[in-house]
Amino acid sequence: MNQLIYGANQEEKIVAVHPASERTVKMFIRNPEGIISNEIEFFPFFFLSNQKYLSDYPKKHWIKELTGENYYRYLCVFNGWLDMWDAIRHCLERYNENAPQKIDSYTEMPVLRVRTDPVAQFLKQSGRTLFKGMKFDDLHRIQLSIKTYVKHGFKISNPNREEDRIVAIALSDNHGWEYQITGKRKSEKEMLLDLIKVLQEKDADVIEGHNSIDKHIHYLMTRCEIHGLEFNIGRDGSIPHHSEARSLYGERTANYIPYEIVGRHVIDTATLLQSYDSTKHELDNYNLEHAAQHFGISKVDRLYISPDRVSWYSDNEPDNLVQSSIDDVREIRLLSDYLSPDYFHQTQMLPFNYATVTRLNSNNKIESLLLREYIRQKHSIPRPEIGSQPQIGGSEIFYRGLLGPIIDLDIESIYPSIILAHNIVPKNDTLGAFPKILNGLTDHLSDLKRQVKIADNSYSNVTSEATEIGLKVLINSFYAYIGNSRALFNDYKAARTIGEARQDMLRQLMSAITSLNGKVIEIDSNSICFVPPVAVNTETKEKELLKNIARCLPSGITLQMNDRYKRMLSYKKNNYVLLGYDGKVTIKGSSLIPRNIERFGREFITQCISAIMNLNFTSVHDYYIDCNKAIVERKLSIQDFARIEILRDTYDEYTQSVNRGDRYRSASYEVAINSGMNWKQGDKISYYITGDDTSIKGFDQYKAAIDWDKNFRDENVGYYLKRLEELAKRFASLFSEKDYHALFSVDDLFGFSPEGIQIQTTQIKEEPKDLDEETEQIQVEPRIWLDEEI
DNA sequence: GGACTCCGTATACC
DNA sequence: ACGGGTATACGGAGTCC
Repeated sequence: MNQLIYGANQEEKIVAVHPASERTVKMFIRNPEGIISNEIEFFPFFFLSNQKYLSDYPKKHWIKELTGENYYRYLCVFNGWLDMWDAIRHCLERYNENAPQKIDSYTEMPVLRVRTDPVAQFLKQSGRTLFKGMKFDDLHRIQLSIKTYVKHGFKISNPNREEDRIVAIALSDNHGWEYQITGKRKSEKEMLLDLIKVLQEKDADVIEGHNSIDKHIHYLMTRCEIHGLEFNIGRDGSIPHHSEARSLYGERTANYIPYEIVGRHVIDTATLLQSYDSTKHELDNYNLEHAAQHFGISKVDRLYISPDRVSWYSDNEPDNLVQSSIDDVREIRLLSDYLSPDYFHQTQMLPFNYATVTRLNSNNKIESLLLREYIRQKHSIPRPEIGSQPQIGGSEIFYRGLLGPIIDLDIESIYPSIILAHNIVPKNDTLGAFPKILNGLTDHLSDLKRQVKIADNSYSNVTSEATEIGLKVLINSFYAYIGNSRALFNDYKAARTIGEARQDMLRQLMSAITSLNGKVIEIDSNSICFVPPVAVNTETKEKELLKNIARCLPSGITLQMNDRYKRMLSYKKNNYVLLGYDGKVTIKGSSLIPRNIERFGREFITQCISAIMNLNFTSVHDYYIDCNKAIVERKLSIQDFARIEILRDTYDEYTQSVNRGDRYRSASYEVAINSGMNWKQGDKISYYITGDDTSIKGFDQYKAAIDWDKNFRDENVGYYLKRLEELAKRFASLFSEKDYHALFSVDDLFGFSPEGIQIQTTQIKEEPKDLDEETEQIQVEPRIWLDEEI
């Protein structure tokens, strides 16, 4: 087993670790008889650049001088957690004695480096990790959903309000067990007693919920207190508590407060979903209904009850309320079945508790692996190099227009290949751990893929596709780590080397594509979109093509397809539309549909795009006519043409900064003031344009939407017609002038005919051709930039 | 008074 | 605690003609 990846300590079946006292942690270990707990001593520590900051520190401590020349040369070790905090304060005082600028917090103190998470410290210093020798299915996971009553007139249920209460609880687990506690006949106290009993008996390792599970635990705890009950569901009989690290963070307001339950883990599937989607960008929101539909795990005719409707269902249809909660936990389980194996798997490697791993970014994960190795070898660690990441190769667009079919090729994985091929080591990584860890992880990913292949391309109960994606994300982050200003082992020069090598590789890749008669449309930091040659017209042939392209590249680069599409409307950098083989139209970027657009405009553009993607020009023209008519004949409703903006500042903030000349007056605030609106920060204002001057002068022509009267319509028809023209202009670059005017005009004397109308493809930038030719061309004349318009 | 530019700010992408 | 840098758009004011 690779110790750099899994830690040096091979102890298996550790299910959870929690602080037990100032100087001990409790490990919960699964053995054939059940869970046993084990209290072990650990020593809080931090890194220090110079011993002098700890001079005269009265309590017992050890200072170990580390090998090597790196900045943090001393490992300071203490007898207990509070002693360590005392020492941190001691260092802070010492530091401030000579500091040009006094600082308040240890986090700003450059000479000291500490992670204030005792479990992470323990795991790092002992080389242990959780879940070794376990499969994902060995974890006993319970899903929990509660429904809460809201007093009439209020929107959010408040556990401290007398009238609010829990009215339904649903539970399930990964062994197929389901359980419901209804408030139909039971008092809330009886419900809670039942819940506590069940949770204790089931003795699960993980408690899962969707969306602010921590808030639910908080709710349950508060209600328990009110009823004089103890919510003692910890494996040691303790009640949930906030992590020590968090409470010491001070006033920083996090939007969630993670709860710790001793011996167990609290996992929020919405958090998992969010980080899953941070690379995929497939979901619009992270609520359970949307997620379940996205993954196709939603039951037909299943009833979703939003929090503000719970009271109604509780009063009128309590059985449906319970059924809905049961459906909730089923979906949470299925969602977790898919998303959690990734985190389970990473927890086997990383020196953190399971729940912590779900909240960490890639940088912290990578750094934890590096630090664990440096601690093991008792080697000094560097501080971050000052500077910023050199920027290399932004996005490029080569063609505008409608093109297809499309192959979307992953180019992120080029980074790790380059780091390994060039054996890039950050300059302060004296032990060379960085490439070794990266290598270990890529080997591990290959193993994983091999296993999946052997299992006939299906993911077993051990893993899921998300595991592979998660590991890939981590591997692809190694380049970002090197260029990160806060990374201890950062190295901008190395980052530049990698970036330049990647640019070379991309040039080779692009010329390989063009020399095989493909057409590169757009390239961004993550992917290349290109049209394969005509003969490549099936998925199998496309995959074959990728192999041929890879042959033109330096050894060992495998190309991976992100996705394939029927057509793509390339518009501007990072602004495009995709038509999938399932007919789904995806619009990306804010350039086609900008923010603040009126609803009629959004609908008009969306409809036009959809029609354009399907080459249905008659519909494009019809949409234009319809929209034009609706404006002229005053058929639109206020919601269609009103503009909505958020008032971010208070009245005083706005007027004062205008008076000071710090900012200009703006329509939204002027309307709010003129209409006598009494707003709070973050309130929305909806307004429209009145009068008959098509160009707006002053703020008199803005009017609040609530003052609009459908019997005395005064919206500015001329202005909104002009607005429609502006919106249509987005499509001007896609058509010839003649075609454009035929499509987007009402005066078609001879009737509209789609005959002959076509979308123009414009080359915006020259594609890289064969490498040798290209270098010659550059020597003869500089790269030609074609004008965007014809 | 239209067309243009400049600038601040907001948002979405990767 | 942690996604930050970049591309794009819009509104308002100033400037030119």
